[in-house]
Amino acid sequence: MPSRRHSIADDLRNQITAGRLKPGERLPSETQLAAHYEVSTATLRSALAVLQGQGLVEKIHGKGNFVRRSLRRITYRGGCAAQAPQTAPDATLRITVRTSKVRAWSHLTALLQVPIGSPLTEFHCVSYEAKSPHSLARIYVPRDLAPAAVLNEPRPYPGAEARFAALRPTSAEVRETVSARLPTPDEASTLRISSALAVLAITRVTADITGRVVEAALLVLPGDRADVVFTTHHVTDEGWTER
Amino acid sequence: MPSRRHSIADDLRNQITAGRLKPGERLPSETQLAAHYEVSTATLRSALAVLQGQGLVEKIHGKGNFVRRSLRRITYRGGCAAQAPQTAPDATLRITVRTSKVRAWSHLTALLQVPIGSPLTEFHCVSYEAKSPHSLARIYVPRDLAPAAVLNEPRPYPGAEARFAALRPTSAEVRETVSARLPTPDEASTLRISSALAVLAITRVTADITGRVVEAALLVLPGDRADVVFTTHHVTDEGWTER
DNA sequence: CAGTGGTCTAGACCACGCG
DNA sequence: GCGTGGTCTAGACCACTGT
Repeated sequence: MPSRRHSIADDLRNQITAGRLKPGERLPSETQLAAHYEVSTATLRSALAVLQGQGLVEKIHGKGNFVRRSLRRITYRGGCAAQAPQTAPDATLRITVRTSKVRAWSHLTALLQVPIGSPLTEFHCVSYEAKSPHSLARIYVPRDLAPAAVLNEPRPYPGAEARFAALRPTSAEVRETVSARLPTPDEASTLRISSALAVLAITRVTADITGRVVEAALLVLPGDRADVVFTTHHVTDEGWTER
Repeated sequence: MPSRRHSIADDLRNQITAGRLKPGERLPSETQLAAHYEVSTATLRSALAVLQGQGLVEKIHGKGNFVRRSLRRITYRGGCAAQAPQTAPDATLRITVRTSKVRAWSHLTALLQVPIGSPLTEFHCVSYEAKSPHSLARIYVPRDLAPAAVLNEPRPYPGAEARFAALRPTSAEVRETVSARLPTPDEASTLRISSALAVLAITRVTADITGRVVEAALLVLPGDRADVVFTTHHVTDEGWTER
């Protein structure tokens, strides 16, 4: 026996996919929907939570629940292998970059392999696709590695794929760690997602040929509509190191 | 002003990290905790949901809430680049494999680039770390590519890193797509996670040198304790193709 | 069976967005 | 100010786990 919230979620989902509720449209208020389905508001809200988790509905406090406009998924291409910029043109993408000087603290010291208190440059990037928040990136570079020319450059970040590697031909190794976690309250409000909706968090550490870490990037993508893609090409006559 | 559920979650988290609540230990019942914090059971449950999302607490219906035993994170290494097997020895890992013959349907036909109804071999793998579910994999191979010798092999899968590539030196390209989503009810019960906790879903498609897809793997890792790591090495004197 | 978590109710009051 | 969602209450009843 399906639970009440799931039957309601299924019904609303059908209405969305069938087009009876159109992208961008506002759903009836939670009170109205609760009355319509003859459930309490708490139950109805839990049904909407299911749809939020699937990226079909966006809640905006004080305004209502909306059918998500862009069903297009965000694709982050990892690996930095010889890679053309994003195949789909993201001309509509707008980026804000805030640059600040910070000091290395806690886990940043481990990522960048620098002492506590080392001077860093922080790039705080938020991208928008038609006013809708799209992704968030915090990029840290040891300050002695960030010339002014690069400082004022719009930073590369997922989605606007002017790869950082192209600017820094010395980079030799990129390690990207992907995990899912709940957003911080900060991230939730920046990306306009529920704080109960997981984000895809990518930690990207770039080292140069000497092994020195030249960049650490903390990327956050909304988990309901983001994919991370890695393509690996194998040289077939290459031997495999076992153990 | 922090919400009640977050203060409670913070308090319990402190008790766990401080060791006053030990790994594997059962927390007081939700009724008792609600009485202790002087909140309703609903509020207390939402506080526990925060801790579940952070992988600190595991709920078991009919038994209670438990401090998660293994704080060790699951690491899936992607890329299949010349890679040593998992650095940390996973000797305690137990795998169950169920093999069955299926027919390609819906999105599997797209992944494997085969017609609808093509004969496939499905490997349904679940790994356990000391009775605790660890990861889940469903691997599909076109049946004409799965010789009997490979069929009876314990399958490679995230965590038990006998890489598939080692068995199939003809594979030339691996594309791995990582996303976060809510688990199906099926996956939630198999991995013993809340159906509200996101999973890391990895779709891995392996092609041989001719471009033929030889394997599609759908991997599911519990989002509260899994990381996906990709390491990319660049040949420094290699040119970057721009566009 | 008793005890646990899972679902749900019918409210109350607070915080946000907009006119 | 009004309507929206956000948080919370004090219960009820159901489903699962063990004895």
